[in-house]
Amino acid sequence: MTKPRAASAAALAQTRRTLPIALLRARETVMDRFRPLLHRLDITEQQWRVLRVLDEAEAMDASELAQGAAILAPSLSRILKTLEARGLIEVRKDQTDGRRTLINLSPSGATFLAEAAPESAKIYEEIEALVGRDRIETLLDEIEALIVRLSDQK
Amino acid sequence: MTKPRAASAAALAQTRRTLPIALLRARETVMDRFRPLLHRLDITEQQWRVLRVLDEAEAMDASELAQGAAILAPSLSRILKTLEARGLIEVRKDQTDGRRTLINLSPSGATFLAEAAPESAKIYEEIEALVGRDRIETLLDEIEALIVRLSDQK
DNA sequence: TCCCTTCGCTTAACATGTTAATGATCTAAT
DNA sequence: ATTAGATCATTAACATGTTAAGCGAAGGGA
Repeated sequence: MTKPRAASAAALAQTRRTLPIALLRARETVMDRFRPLLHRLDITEQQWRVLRVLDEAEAMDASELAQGAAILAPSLSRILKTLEARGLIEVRKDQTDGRRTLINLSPSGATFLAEAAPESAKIYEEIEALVGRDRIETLLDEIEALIVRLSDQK
Repeated sequence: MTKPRAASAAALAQTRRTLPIALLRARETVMDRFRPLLHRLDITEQQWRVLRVLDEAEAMDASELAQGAAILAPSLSRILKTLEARGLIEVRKDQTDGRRTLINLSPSGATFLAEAAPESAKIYEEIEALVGRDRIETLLDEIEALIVRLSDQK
């Protein structure tokens, strides 16, 4: 990353103070800390989210999983194929409702997560140390309030 | 096949109380308000960011533009081709430094932005009305502080 | 000048984001 | 039981995200 030049300093000041770009930059900054780990694990950020959400539940259908991992259905369809081919998850049809797909973590997937969890936790602790836990909590509260107020009751 | 533990409810809540996902959800919630406009303009969110950054400067090279619009260089290369083919921007070589590409908004692009600006501003005002300007300012301040503390200045 | 390095940008390859359309299944009303 | 409508998931098509590699141009010594 090069330093912003004098010519663009004013321009950056304007666009940076908008919610979409600010939120995007913040996310990128945080994810930069996790990227080395994810790269070593040979897994994408989205695949990682899917596994973590699955670890918190018995079994979920694709809609719940998409909601929980903040991934759109078409993307999830592709991700599930990848993770199933890798043996990290198990996919089956719901016997009660033929439309639904039920997904759960495989034993191999659980092991994968268990082995990576300490490193992941350590990274998050580093972030907390740098930013401050109270500041993070405040930020999360503000974000939650934002989402609540903007969620469509249109 | 996970054991039903009493902490499962707390664990479920924990995933949502995480910076990467919270920031992602917040961004999606905000962008949902802009998406109808962008769709009517037949332009993507990233192309829109590029045009807006260009509107704030005389002319920029690709690196500055990528930094300003929070878009990676490879994506920007593709976007510039699209916008140039559409006549919204002008691209030329830097005579001083043959490596650099200089980009500026075309008259057509300026008109395009000028016509869309009122609607865009209106949407942002609606967001401010729903969330509260002071709350947005607080959020932007918190985000800026987060980015500053996490940016590794090595 | 030559050589080596760095820089700026582009290409390549694959994964995901996004919208629309499709297919299959369930639900409810007739 | 039949059918229209809704629901769940997938596929398609194109744009972008992400990392790595490639290419021409500029800069800095020896």
